Order: sequence, then C-alpha cells, then structure tokens
Amino acid sequence: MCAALTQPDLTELAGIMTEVSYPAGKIVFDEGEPADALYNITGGAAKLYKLMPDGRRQVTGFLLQGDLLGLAQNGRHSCSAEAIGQMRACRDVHGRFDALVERFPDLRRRLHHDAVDELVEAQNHMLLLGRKTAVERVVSFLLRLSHRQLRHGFTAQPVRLPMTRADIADYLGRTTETVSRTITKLKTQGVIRLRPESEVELVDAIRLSALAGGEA
Amino acid sequence: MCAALTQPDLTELAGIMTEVSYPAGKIVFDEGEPADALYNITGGAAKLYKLMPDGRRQVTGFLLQGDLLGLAQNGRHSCSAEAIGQMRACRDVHGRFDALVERFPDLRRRLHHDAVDELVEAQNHMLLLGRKTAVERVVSFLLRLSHRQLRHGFTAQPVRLPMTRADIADYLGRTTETVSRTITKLKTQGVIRLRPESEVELVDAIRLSALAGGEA
DNA sequence: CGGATATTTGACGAATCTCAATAGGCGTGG
DNA sequence: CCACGCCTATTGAGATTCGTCAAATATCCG
Repeated sequence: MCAALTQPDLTELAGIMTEVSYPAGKIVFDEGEPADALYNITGGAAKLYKLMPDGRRQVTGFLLQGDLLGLAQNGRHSCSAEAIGQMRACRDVHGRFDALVERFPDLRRRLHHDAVDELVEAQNHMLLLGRKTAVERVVSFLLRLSHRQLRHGFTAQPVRLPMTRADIADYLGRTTETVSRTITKLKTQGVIRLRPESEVELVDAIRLSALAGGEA
Repeated sequence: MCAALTQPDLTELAGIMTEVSYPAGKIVFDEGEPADALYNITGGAAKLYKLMPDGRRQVTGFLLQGDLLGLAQNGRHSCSAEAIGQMRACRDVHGRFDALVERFPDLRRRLHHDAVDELVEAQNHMLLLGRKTAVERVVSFLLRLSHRQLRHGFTAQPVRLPMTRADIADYLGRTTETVSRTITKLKTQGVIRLRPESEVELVDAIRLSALAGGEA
C-alpha cells in the first residue's frame, strides 16, 4: 500500500498500522458490519464471499499477499472475509484511516486504482460465471492464478491452491463435485498434473489457453 | 457528475464537455480500445458487455441517466458499450479529462465513489450469476430495476425494460428462452403483470422478495 | 398493411446437481 | 515410526434444470 506514499507520509502511516494475525478459518469481518479498518495482507490469504439465507455462497475473490482488504461502501462491508491458512496483515486502528485519506490525496489515488482493478476483475469473473462451461471455468481459474503469481513476483509454475475445493467451487459457481470431476478430466487429458501440497503443474499452456475459452 | 464540483470548476468543465447523441444499437466503444473519453449519460440507456471469441456474451451492466460511462483501466476499456434506445450523453473532448482530475481532487473522489458503487453491484451480480436459479435471477433483476427507478427519482412501479430479452438473458447468464419462460411463469402465478411498451407491474412485492432468494 | 424483428412456446437432450459411498491426506498420540 | 480418526477430495448413479433447435405468435415501424 505504501508504494503510493512519500517518506513523511510513511512515517505517519507506520504509527497508525498494527500487525495482526488470523488463524485459518477465522472470520475477519462479516457482510453488513461497519467497516472501521483497512487491511493490507502481508502473508497467507483470504477469501471474500456473500451468503444467501439458505446457505448458498458465492466467493467473490481471493486475496493474496499485497492485496488490500476492507474496501467498503457507506462504511459497511459488502462481503464477508475469512482467513485461508495463517493470515497476517497490517491493520489501521479504528477510524483513523478516513482522516489519513483526507490528508494524503495520493492515498485516494491508490485506493481508486485498486477499486478499478477489482472492478475489471469482477467483470471478467461475471463473464466466467454467466457464460463459461465447467472446464472453461476451472482452466480460466488456474491460468489467472498463474498470472497472478507472476505479477506478485513468483514463478508461473506450479500454481498454488491454498483454498479448498469447496472454496473454488463457490468461486466458480459450480459444486465441489463438478470441480473435482473437471480437474480429474484435465489430469487425464494430460494438460495439468497434481503435485503434493495442493500444487498444480500446467503441462500444456497452449492447450489450456484454448480450453479456457480464449482469454487470459 | 457535476455534483461533486464547486462553481469555478463547473465553469471550466462546461468548456470541456460536449453533448453527443447515439442511435439505438450504436456501439459507443469496444473492449480494448483506448479510453480517451468519459461520458455522463443524460438520456436513454446503454449496456456494457464482454464477448467471447465464439460469440457468447455477458452483459455486465445497464447504464441509465446520470450514470458515468467510460471508466477504464490503464487507459483501455474493459468492456464494450452499446446504446439502447436513443442515447444522449455529455462527453469530454479527447484527453482533457485526465488533466482535469489532477487539478480537482474532488473529481477523483467522485470517480472513486462511483467505482466502489459499481464494485458492490458487481459483487451482488456475481452472487446472482454463480448461485441463483432462473426464477431468482429474473425476480432479482426486476426488483433491482424498481429500486433503481426509485433512487433516480421515478416511481417504483411499473418497471421499464428498455432492453431486449436477449440483453436481459445475457445479463442474467441464461438464454432468452429461459428468461421468457420464467417471465411467463411469474405472470401465470400472478406476481407480475406485463403491460404495453415493455413495462412490468410488480403485483405482489412481498412474494417477489421471497422469490428473489431473500434480498433486494 | 406488411415485412422484419422480438418474443413465446414446445419437445428433446445435455450439462450439472444431488445424494451416497469410497478413497486419500494430514495431524496426533501411542 | 506407525495407527487411528477426521476432514477433504474423488467417484458413481440417478434426478433436474436449463439449453438447443424449431416453430408459432406477437410486436414494431415504415
């Protein structure tokens, strides 16, 4: 987050942020709660999701190291957030952040830029959820994670999957069974390979690109 | 858009914006094009959508009077935009807008606020696309349009549908046939009524709320 | 009034979901 | 170090929703 700020700003920011840690499965906040803090993930991962009254769930995104958590509208969280694996983050203390944004316009620029990025991602995901087949969904997901690893300075291979099949299924809008069957099919076709510790090897990137329905 | 600005800003803005008009079906811009302008819709409507190479389409949103059109990432449009009905808009002339944003921080605030609103809408729509049944999708859609009419200062009833069934279907992630059948079913159950000029009457708001899967 | 377009309806098939059972991983304690 | 138990993942069989293809209406506009 601090990349958008200059030195004196950073000093002030340091006094406002606190290092926090959440165990796997810990709920960071729930949809509808007042949004009184902003988090900058420094380790582990988290998922954002929405629930229906009967329990159906849609995961709207996964957040990895470096992502901002806590973007809100009208001071209320629009999604719930839960830690995946051990999650660490920088958190600002109650209520201070708004004031800081007022003082440092560059911070607003950063927040705006991030919001637009998230929006573009959301649009791509709407295309996936509304129009793609099960195979296209799973392959698109793997390719996106691979690209994301690259952007964050890691290798494109192997793709790490810190989340469960149920999380993936609720992200892709299919059931865990369908996701599992689809992964098996891709494995059988030889375009991916499963490795220990929930890692996936992308064997045939070209064929995968085609299987994704022509995109990322 | 001008609500966020003070008087001297407005004067400068007036010199930069031009009134433009598009006939129904006219493509305002395509995904991937350089984003060199920002539009403020003053009449008619538009749809945003993404296409897959084989022609499958996902409508990511409908824009009505007062909405901003042209939010972009890295200077490229992330969706295509097409006019629905006769569309009018205020458009800034090439390249000037960025400079204006730099000069007037309040404008960035407005853009950021709008982006966050769109993001929240996108999250709700992901839940719809990923987890709702055909009936829930259609009813949610009608209720959202009704609320939107209220927010924009119109009556909640009857709901106006300026877009085609194909547009609705591509927005809801189902086929036109499924949308049509679903509407017929709702009509038969007596919870909605179709009127001339693509207007829909919401007869039983309480039952509709339940049919939407418990939400807006 | 008439052609074109949009919408509705019907019959059938396919993709996916549901329910149920089996297999695999991983951590803990003996 | 290995066995047990729990949780996750995989696999199977049948049910269901929705999509596809095709045809019949309805609606819009000139």
